[in-house]
Amino acid sequence: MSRRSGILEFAVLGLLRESPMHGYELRKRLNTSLGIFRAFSYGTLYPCLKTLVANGWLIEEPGSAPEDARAASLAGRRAKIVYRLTPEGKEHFEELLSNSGPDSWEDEHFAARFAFFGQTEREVRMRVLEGRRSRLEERLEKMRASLARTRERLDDYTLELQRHGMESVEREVRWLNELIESERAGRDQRQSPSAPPATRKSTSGEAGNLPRHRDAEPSGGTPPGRTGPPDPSADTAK
Amino acid sequence: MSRRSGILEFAVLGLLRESPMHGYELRKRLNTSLGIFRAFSYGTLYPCLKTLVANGWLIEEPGSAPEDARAASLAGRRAKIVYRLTPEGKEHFEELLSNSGPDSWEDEHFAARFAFFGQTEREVRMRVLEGRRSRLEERLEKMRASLARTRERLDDYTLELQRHGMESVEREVRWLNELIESERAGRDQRQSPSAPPATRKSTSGEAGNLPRHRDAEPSGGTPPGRTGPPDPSADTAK
DNA sequence: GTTTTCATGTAACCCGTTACATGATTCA
DNA sequence: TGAATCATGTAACGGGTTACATGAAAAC
Repeated sequence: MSRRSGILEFAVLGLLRESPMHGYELRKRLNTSLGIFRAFSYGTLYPCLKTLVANGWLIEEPGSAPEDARAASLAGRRAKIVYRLTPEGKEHFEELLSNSGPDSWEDEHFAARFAFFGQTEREVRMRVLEGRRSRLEERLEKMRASLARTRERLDDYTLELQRHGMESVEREVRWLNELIESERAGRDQRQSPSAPPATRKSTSGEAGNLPRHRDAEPSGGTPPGRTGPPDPSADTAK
Repeated sequence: MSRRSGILEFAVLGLLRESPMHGYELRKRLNTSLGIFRAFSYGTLYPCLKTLVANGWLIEEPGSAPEDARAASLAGRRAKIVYRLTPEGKEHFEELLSNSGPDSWEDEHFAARFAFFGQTEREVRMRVLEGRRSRLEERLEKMRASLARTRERLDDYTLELQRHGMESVEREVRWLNELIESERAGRDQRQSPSAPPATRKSTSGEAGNLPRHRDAEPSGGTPPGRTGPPDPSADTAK
């Protein structure tokens, strides 16, 4: 496994960059707002936060006094712990943001990266998007090949399953195409017909250059869809 | 985790029902033809086979003599081991096939079930399909709700991610609708316009009653798409 | 003749979850 | 006052992969 926890670290850093938070809230954001990743349990989150603190990327602050600002010397007080990004943490996150290597093409990793595109530089966004697309295209190639080989042995349902699977991937490729086009259009700052100025709130400073979709009905929970098997195969031998 | 290995067992039994095979080949089929599941490694597969043998569902047979039919008493011979389904195994598989409970609505589980629809009774197929659909609709509901809550705080990219995710789920629901319709149409045996007699090979004895798609370009690798987080949350506190 | 692919196995390890423990705050 | 939610933590367990060991058959 390619360090799923790396995704957690990344996302935590990214969320905390926006504002300090305590663990519980962090987890909620991870599962809902960013709905992207299949949820992490506290058993993963809290230790992870500890690590980040140990690395000097976060500091723990006593939470904004639960109950009220208690002056009493309640030593064993189990207060909310608010985590805040340190300058080093910010720097580290920026470094993570800037890399657009093969890892960032992977399903869950990609989703996490995309979620923070608002804070990512345009060129990096492009590379990530294009990388993701090429990754999916490879996948499609494999699917087509494998299908060509086995096609006639398969029954209708199996075939239909494959067909639907492939269609999903193709659909994501088209989605990426749109995004890439928008990014490109947005690059020369003037607003092209396909990329009118942002109508939705833009957290980042960037212009709104996403493709238009029928505006009601945005969505809410899934990554571009775990699609192909990460294939632990590639064979054990050698 | 809801016993991912249960899926393996099911798929192994299902594949072996069609014909005896050895482990290596089994694994290939699991990753390509059925391309569905994110691949299992040998470290998982072989022990699993052992278990199935121990349960009396499979028997190991010396493979069709590697090299040539060797009569010599090579005791330490590392031959291919071909696994064959026992009558009990077949019975067990049929039992698994017949259950259409909530488990079978889940992402990977569903994909596995669908892959063996050719050997599944129509009523069961219907229940599985409908269950899956309701599961996805729940998911959509949650997504919509969570989105409604957080919408304005989100930036364009996050929103776009959510939108795309939701759209994927909606798309799968439509797919299921088509399938369900076809099943229903197929039930009264005469061939409706939407369900002409099978043109593709049908392994099962059933009539070809799948929805028609532009026929070239079936697909090849992915489950209906890991969509929503299984949500280990539901909160730890009871 | 050597590399690839086929083929079977196992033990160590890693990651993440489950289950539990604890306690404060808010709501009915 | 008791239930639900907020909130933090940890130890044990489990499932699955990685890496390794081994060797035959086929391809080059």
